[in-house]
Amino acid sequence: MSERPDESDEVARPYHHGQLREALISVSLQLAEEGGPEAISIREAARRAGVAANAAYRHFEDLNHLRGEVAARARAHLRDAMQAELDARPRRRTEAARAKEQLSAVGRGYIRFALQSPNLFRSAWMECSVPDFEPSAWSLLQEALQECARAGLILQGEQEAAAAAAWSLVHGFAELALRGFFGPAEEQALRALSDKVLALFLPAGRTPSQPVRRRR
Amino acid sequence: MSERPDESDEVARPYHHGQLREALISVSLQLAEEGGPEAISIREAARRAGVAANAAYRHFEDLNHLRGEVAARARAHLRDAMQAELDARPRRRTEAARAKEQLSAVGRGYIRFALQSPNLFRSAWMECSVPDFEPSAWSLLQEALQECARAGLILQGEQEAAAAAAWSLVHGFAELALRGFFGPAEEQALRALSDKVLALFLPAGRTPSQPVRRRR
DNA sequence: AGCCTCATGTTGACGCTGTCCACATTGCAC
DNA sequence: GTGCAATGTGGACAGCGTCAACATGAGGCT
Repeated sequence: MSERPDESDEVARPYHHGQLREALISVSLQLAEEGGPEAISIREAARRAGVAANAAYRHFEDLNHLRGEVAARARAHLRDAMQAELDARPRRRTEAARAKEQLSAVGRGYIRFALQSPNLFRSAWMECSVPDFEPSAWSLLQEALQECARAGLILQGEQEAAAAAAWSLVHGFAELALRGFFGPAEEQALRALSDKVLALFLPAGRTPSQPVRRRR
Repeated sequence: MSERPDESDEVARPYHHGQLREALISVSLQLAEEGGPEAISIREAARRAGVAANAAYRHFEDLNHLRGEVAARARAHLRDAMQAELDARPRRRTEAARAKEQLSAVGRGYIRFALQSPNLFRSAWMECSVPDFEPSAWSLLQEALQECARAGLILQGEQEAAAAAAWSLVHGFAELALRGFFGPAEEQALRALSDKVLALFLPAGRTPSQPVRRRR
């Protein structure tokens, strides 16, 4: 939560603070956590950092650039959550099952983070009009998809579309769930629903012995 | 575009305007169209409606409530776009093919609208903290899904999950595409990609003679 | 050492915003 | 016609992002 001490101490601030940029970002991240992305404010951040508002402009061109930094931090947290889910996933025997597990763990992590830290999640993808957007978190999903392709769960020609679909599905679910479109946010029910949704996505990769759904 | 004349005329405004609420909403919708959701402003809307800023407060409790109205309008436009795509869809012979076409038309309409009117699309789902959110546009998707279920394309137990997945996929794709995650916004390429993504979603409903993708 | 320069932080101001208050005007019901 | 409730106006306040001018201190140069 707090990496920097010397935030509430009244030991007579040093002349030049020394870590202002870092402090502003971390305080702004806190603001976002508490009140959502639009709670980020240069003046409030400076206030909490114990500094005049305009000092921020020595470190950020713009409010949008500060928001960009915050978004990057939030995305890093998202990535950590996904990685944690990856680390905790059950080990499978076959390559296909392993790949499928990897993909679904990534999706679970993504959605879980969105449900547990909605403000951070929203901040991760907030509009900040500074095209700083190396997707970072997406790379985990990308890797999982490559694993699936390697295991033959995804056809060659479908690879690009499958990637887009996976991103879309996971991101869309998170967004809609946060907005309450899948019923009032009962964490448990949403988790269950998300699992079913993720399971739907890779029917061809179902664990052996269970037939692929089919009609007609 | 413009339903109300008497906006630029200088014929000496009537004493009480008479249609202020409507005028404010439509002007705000225009603001959103031009500059995105966050361009909506009570003062600017009032200005364009030729009225003092505070007059707006006789018709909207709050900026957020105005934004809510705008969002509802935007969603109506979205629904129209989806309906248009539905009306223009090719007619199929079999019930299954028809249902699948219906579902994919709905998805196409949704994504097409997002790509063609990004600002309106964003406005349709913008945060406005007034839980006015009858999803309206979603009902078309819901109907299409029921049709699919009736045609046996969706198993009984999977219905809820399939609905969530369809919503998520379509919405997520629109969001990510607008953010430029699928490459710089070349309308054409994005359309093609979205078609592939949608096709991926209902593999069991593929047009006859084309085998369901499968491995292992 | 001493100076000078540049980075950093401060003060004050401007225009914009949402919103509240008190007041003016008007349409409508009686 | 009178009065009331609805509607529009004007002025004010606090908060915001941002700019320009100024102050302060750290570090390199001689």
